[in-house]
Amino acid sequence: MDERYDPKAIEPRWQKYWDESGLFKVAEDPDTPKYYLLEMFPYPSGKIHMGHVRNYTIGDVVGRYKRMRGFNVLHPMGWDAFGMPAENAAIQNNSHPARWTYENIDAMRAQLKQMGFSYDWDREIATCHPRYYHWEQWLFLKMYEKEMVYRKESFVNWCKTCQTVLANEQVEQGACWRCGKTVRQKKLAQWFFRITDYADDLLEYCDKLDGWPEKVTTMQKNWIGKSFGAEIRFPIEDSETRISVFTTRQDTVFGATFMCLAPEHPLVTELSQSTEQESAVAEFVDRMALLDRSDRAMETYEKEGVFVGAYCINPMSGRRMPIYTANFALMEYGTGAVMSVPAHDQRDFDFARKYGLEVIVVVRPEGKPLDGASMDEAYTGEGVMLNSGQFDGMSNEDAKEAIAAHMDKEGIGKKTVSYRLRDWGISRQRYWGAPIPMIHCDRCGVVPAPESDLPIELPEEADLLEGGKSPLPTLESFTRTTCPKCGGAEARRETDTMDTFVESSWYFDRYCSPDCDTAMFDREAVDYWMPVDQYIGGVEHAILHLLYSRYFTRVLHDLGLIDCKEPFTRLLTQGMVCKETTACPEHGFLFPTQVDWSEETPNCSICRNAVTVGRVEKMSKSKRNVIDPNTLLEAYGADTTRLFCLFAAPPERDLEWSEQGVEGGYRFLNRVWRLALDWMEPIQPVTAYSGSPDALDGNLRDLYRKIHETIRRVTGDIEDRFHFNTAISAVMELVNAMYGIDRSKPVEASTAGVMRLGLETAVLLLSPMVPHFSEEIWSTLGHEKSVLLAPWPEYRKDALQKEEITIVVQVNGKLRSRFDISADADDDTLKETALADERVQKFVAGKPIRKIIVVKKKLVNIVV
RNA sequence: GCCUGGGUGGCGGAAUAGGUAGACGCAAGGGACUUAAAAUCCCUUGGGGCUUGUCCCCGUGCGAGUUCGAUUCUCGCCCUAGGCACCA
Repeated sequence: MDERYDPKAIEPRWQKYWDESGLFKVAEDPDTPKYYLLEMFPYPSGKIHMGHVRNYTIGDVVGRYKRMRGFNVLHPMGWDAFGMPAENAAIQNNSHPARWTYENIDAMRAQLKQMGFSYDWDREIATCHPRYYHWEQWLFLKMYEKEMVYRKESFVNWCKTCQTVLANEQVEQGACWRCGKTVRQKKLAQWFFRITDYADDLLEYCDKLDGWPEKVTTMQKNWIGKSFGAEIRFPIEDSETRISVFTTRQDTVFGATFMCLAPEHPLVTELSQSTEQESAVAEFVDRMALLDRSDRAMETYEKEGVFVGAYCINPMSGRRMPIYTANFALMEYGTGAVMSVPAHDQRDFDFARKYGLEVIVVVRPEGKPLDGASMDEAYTGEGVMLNSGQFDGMSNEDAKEAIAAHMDKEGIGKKTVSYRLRDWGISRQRYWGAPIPMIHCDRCGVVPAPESDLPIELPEEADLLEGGKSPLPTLESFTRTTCPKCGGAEARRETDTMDTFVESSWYFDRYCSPDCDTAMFDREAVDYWMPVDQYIGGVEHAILHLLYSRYFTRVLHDLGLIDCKEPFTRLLTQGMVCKETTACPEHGFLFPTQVDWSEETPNCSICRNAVTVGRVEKMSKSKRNVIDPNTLLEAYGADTTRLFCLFAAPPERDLEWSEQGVEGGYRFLNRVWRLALDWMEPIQPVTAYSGSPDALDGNLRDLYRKIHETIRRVTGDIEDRFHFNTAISAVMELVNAMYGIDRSKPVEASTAGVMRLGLETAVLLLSPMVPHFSEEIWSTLGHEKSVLLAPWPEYRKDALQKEEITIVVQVNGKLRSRFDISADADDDTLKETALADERVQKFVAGKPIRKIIVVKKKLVNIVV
């Protein structure tokens, strides 16, 4: 231990020690309780950012803490390595995505090591490696066998910029989640995973995930979007065909006066054929297909439609209903057809008024009349049925049941449910992904590749094309194969690759046995480690990745490959790392270095205009408010960087960047360092005091209590809540208390013993958060083994006890006085002492005492 | 519109089963050390009032309520962040 705290000198040394001693390498051990700790693995973009630093620091504290508590901790790290940035960068640099990716991985691994994270690096995986995606392809074949995956021609979300299909989950407000450009509909043959088969199960278990933030489970529930209603079939006039609709308001079926079909609905063209509406319909359908998805999705978007030239019959009322195709009917939801009840649905109402369609009221609010001709908005509330034949007079809630039962009996319709969740389209027309192991044969159609061909490797020699178009379809060495079924000469490999979210849906299983080359994973290993006990990552994955992973775990479970059904027992979603933005009216967002802060009003160093200091926002390149963790590492070292992330805010909240905050953390570590140096000489020969508190007195007794109180607080903060900020502040208090012990006098043995205990305790409690720093002091204190191998400290109950405690006195609930009294004084003594207090007397004097409330060891409240 | 969080000093944030609001840190101010600065150490710091006291009044987004007592529980509002959204 040097005179000066120098992170640059000590950090590499301990990192080397951890590496060489293999402290973080783990194996299955049935005799030790396991703890599988996982943070969301990064995309190898090139260098780590503050979000990673925060995420992995939180995880590392938990991992080191659990290890000290005696758990067998699995804490792996790897790379979500397929994806488009690699392709784009490769095109730009005239390089190859694989090279770019592996170089980035090397750079980022080095950075993570510099942070001192406790990973078992032997288990590192990269999803772009054939050894990994081999088993993804294998699983695809298993799923194909069980009909969990299928191919279908359908309208898909197409991003022109990225030249690929997007899943519904990847479309945000009508735009591509990655590039932000408008997404259009395109008809393509795609591979789908039947996630909707699991909709109910995924939904049901949302309420059983006690260790998940409610926020996330509600988001998933909303995404699955289960609605209860009925399916009703409307016969088409002069036809055998019937139109099926889904509705949640079957009670209003008598009020249905027209029908709306989505423009993509197959019946639209069929029904309009050779009617005088044909051309008008065709024109409308074409126009809709070209529209931006975002525009069409706007609620405020003008409702419009075209009569298709045919009618259907309301099976309940017998009414003849014109059939329209309308822009507000969505092919993706329900059956793509809407029975329109203008009196009780606002959209239908708007549409009916626009095209002069009839409005019939069938539910009336209690005690009020309602007239279809004169009403100016739809009535969507509850009420009494009318104009509904035998159901008149019922409450509409009762009618929902009654009408559904009636329709069921008559074969008109039945109760059913509908989901918002769609099947997961996984085909991507990109190069840098796992090839889908299927073969197209002219004779046999689509045929699965034989298992013995796996892995179907991505050809490395491919030249990437400008614009991002996949080179695979033109690469004959890849596409040409023979049909495994008929053996014919001509067959082509599928050239689509899988969505990268497929890789991240099972990587946590692979970590259990990353080197297994005979199966996806070793059964024993996966059964020992899974499920993940604690998962940590950003909320931005609340739906996408977390829902897919839950789905995949169910698939693996149902294929008999794994025991558990839910992958993540506890989930922590950490907040974002934010910083204020600065913008110049002329030059837009500025880097902090482009701002001259020395003047009274900060100004732009380019044009001297005053800059506006904007809102605190998530660090992002476009806002130019990012702090590179490297600069922190350079200036302060890993421990200060970690400490800042932990101290500035509790993990689930957003963290605001503060230069002074970092400085403060560094100052604290220096303070502890100096304390240790100052006392090292007297405490080195003694052992930590472990006797009874009764043998101590005065300051020493107080410090002894403080030490044990700190153990209690820190342990509770970490164990129950992951509130590292309060854990750190508790240790700060302890350190402050130790500074209160006089060092100038010759040090007595008892003082040295308690000081040693205090110092060792502070170091142990801090060790998960600032590991290098702690190891350094710990070893100087004479310990030969790593601080990680020391058991987590336990507090003594008898040390916490106080002989004298402070009792607060309130009069009518207001604080008026306080006094110190023996801790075991009884209620009557407390009352008497409180009443005798002269400050209390001022407020009580002369007034009748109504009641006295005594709270043990805390307060006395006198009510007058 | 619907669903989730969150509103506490100049700032980040404490208050774990309704019981001393503002722990800890930052910033600010004062002092000590120093020729000086940095670093360090000590003190003050929610607002207001005066009779400077272990004083009084106000204070946790706003308005009610429950309670001896509410940052904490209930109801109604306002603001804010995030998610979903023409979902039939």
